[in-house]
Amino acid sequence: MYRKAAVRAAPADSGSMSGVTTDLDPTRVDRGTESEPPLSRRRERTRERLLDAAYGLFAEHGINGTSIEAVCEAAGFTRGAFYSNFDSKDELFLALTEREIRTRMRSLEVAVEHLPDDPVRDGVIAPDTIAAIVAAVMADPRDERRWCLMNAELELLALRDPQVAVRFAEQEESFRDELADLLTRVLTQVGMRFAIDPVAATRVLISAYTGAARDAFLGPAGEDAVLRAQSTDWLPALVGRLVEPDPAAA
Amino acid sequence: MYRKAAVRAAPADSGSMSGVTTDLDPTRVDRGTESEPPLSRRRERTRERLLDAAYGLFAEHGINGTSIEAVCEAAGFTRGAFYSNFDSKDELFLALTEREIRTRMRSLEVAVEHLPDDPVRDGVIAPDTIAAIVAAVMADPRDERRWCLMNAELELLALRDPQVAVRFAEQEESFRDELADLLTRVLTQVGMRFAIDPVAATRVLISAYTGAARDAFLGPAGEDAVLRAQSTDWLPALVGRLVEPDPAAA
DNA sequence: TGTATCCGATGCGCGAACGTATCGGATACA
DNA sequence: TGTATCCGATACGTTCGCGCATCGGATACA
Repeated sequence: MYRKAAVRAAPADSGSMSGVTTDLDPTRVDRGTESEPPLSRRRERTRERLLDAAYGLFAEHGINGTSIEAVCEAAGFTRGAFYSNFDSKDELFLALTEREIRTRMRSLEVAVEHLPDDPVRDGVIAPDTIAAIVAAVMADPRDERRWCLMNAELELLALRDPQVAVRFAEQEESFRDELADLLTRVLTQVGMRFAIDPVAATRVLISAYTGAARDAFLGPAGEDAVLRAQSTDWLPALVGRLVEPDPAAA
Repeated sequence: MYRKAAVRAAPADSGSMSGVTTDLDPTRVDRGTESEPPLSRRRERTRERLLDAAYGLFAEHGINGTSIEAVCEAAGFTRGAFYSNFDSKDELFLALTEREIRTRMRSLEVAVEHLPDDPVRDGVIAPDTIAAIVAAVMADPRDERRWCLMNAELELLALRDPQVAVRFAEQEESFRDELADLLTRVLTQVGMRFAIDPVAATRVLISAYTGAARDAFLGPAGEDAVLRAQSTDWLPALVGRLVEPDPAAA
């Protein structure tokens, strides 16, 4: 259990550090209705730094291939800091993926709000638009390769551990549903609709995009953009087959 | 280097290594034009047993999560046997995946030869037929869950190591091409064709099937069949969108 | 059946990583 | 300014897995 009640053996020093005044308490990160005691500033920053470091290392070497010590070193801490903040490597990983997925979901919500402002009027261009949206939403703006690896790692973990499987499945489902909504809305705006169940179609698109991204990253690094462009090339064609004119359109 | 030239600390015997008169010549598994010295019977069986054991363990706990010792124990050997047969865990894993992929390819070839005997005459039924073929070919007849996990593990490895990436990409490509051929042939028989590039369409189908299988295995074990059936449900619909009547058909 | 030659078993030392128990400095509040 | 509290650093002992060097039993041929 991290954050154990500090039962200390009262040292003799008592050196008082006038220190740099406040930094902590008043600025508690009050998280509305979070159950656990709110984290102090300091604490939250070290957590963040540990998570950042873990992101790179987990992506590059896998969960099992990364030692806790390596994470701490990369973050500029020692193991003591880690065990003070997390119970185990697994918990660290889950916290990390949750943070990343939250980011992803937020970008999707942003897309929902902002994209409809640009109504595409030509039905023919719809497939490319849809493909572009899928690509834009799926792609981690900052670091797609890492995201791809982390996701694969998470999938693997979920496939083995029923506990994380349910969480993973829920996340995927809500993401998928939201994306399906967005795409349906965009299609409606251009007088089209999915020719099959929208969620199923979204599922297909996600699978296709993910697979294409993976293939792209299998090639030599550096040509990522090029390869991905090529691989992504056939996505519009696929979208073209998944949509059809909406008879209910004006 | 496994199989090192037995440079034993030349004991007092000084028995002149009478040339390398080979020990198990007659039973050599002569593999036509394989480069390396053919393996003896005994050796090949222990290799096989090690691979079998590794299959289960790698699938369940991952490559990094599995110790060489665990593999040896599961196979009924000790580490000595392992190091006599393989250089490293990675090499073991690659040998394993190659064996499995060879199996998969063989089943695909069998499908190529045997399926055309059953010409489906009704065009409407084609989608289900295609979906069934995809499912039949993709599925490991014996142990689909394990295959799913192993494949994910292999992907991850390929994403990180350019060396295995090229091998992986080649394997995937040849598999995909062959499957595309098969599907195209079947479609032709029923007077249909892919509406988009056949290879692209096959790519989509593989992605979709793989994704569906993964989702199925995320649910509680035991209901595999049920869940998979549900998940697979929308595959025919997808196929229906990917094919169209062939104008060149009689 | 004898025997040279593999092949896998066994034993050992080493290093990495883990988890805990404890310490010292920094922080917030009186 | 004094002081209680928290947080991260440090220092252990332990366990695990690795890889090598060596040995004994099995195997195929003469």
